[in-house]
Amino acid sequence: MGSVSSELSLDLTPTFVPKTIASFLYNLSTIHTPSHKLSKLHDFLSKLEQELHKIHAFKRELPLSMLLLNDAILILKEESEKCRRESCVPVLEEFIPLKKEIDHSEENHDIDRDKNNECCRDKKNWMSSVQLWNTTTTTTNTTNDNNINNNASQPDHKVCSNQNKLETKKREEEEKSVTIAEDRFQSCSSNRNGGSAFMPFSTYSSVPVTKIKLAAAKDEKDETGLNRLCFLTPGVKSLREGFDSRGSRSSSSRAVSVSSSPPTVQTSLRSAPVQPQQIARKQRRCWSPELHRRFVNALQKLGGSQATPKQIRELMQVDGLTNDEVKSHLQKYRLHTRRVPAANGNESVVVLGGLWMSQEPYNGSSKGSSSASGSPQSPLHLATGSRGGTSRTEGDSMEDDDEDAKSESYSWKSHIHRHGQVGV
DNA sequence: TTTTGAATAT
DNA sequence: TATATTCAAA
Repeated sequence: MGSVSSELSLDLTPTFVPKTIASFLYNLSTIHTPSHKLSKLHDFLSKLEQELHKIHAFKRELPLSMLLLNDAILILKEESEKCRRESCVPVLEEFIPLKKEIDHSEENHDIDRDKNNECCRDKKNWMSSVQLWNTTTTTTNTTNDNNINNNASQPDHKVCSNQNKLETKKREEEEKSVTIAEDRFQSCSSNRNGGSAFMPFSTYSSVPVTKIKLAAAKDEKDETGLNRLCFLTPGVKSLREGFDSRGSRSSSSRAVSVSSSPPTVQTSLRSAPVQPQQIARKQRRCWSPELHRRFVNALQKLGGSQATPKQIRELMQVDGLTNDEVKSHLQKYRLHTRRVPAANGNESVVVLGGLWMSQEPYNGSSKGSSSASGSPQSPLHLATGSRGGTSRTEGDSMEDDDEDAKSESYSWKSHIHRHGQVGV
């Protein structure tokens, strides 16, 4: 509290701020009282130094500002030294912190270190407000998106940032080994934002909520989900538990997720405040022709569109493929296959079945497929007699033959096209 | 509780 | 457009 008020008083003090150092010096020269002169000088000097402290953390982003400030400080210090020599007023010593004396005898870059000693508290206070956005630049969430599978390096950053924050806090209270803290702070910050000083706050919590939900729901089938869980910060973890305990996706769960977003004042320290609803999306599953071929194959075996995503997935035996992905693809598939019927009425049946028609008499509508219900296995012996018995996996050599024969039909577009053309 | 299909979002 | 996510229902 006290510190704040003092800070405020510093900031609010109505003081003369010259446009340039030159003008300041000129004004100074008009003052004939040495003590007055000196006090003015030091007043301005201290302001400059404060400024320097403030931007010190950003010295990488504001190198020129640093340069200018250092320059100005140097000049003023010289001036002040000159002034002091002229006046030789010992009284002033009382007002001038000893540090200054030492300062001006030393080199410019040493200023920083001294400053750290004397004002680290102030700086940290100031920085604490900056950290709101500065530290949150920590994890580059985008990369998280990109490589969901191997994001080993990610958590490091995060841990680092958290640690850093905690450490900063500690230091703030204990005021010890300042320089070390400073180094750390700098190195971390430089690591973090590696160039871009200010990044969106939203990147802070890199833990995608949906992932969590997914992992929870999926019973850790998903290893990526598992990995993710390991790296959760406690706070977020507890959030996850909230999800877990609920399980269902009913509106209540939503409510919880929303309620977590408003910042809790008590824990306003650091991480808690913002839970960005912005969540990392799952990496897009690319349905390569091969994948689609398997999909269609599975669909065949299951007797067409009556097949459920789960069945299809199991039949496809593709590593890492999820039900959701299959479901999504199936949805698209159905959409495509259903689009034609509108064009040519009952022919749709033929067109629809086109995929399987060659092997199987298929009369029902795609959905109803009354025949299919009775004969999910019929396509098996027809399409791939040998395969039906052995329940072969994908490596089949004969599959290639099949593939060649009906490669066209694996693309719904093509087979639709073929029949559709005739119909229209 | 899990799975599904449709709707919606990205 | 293609895929992901959400939602409600089975």
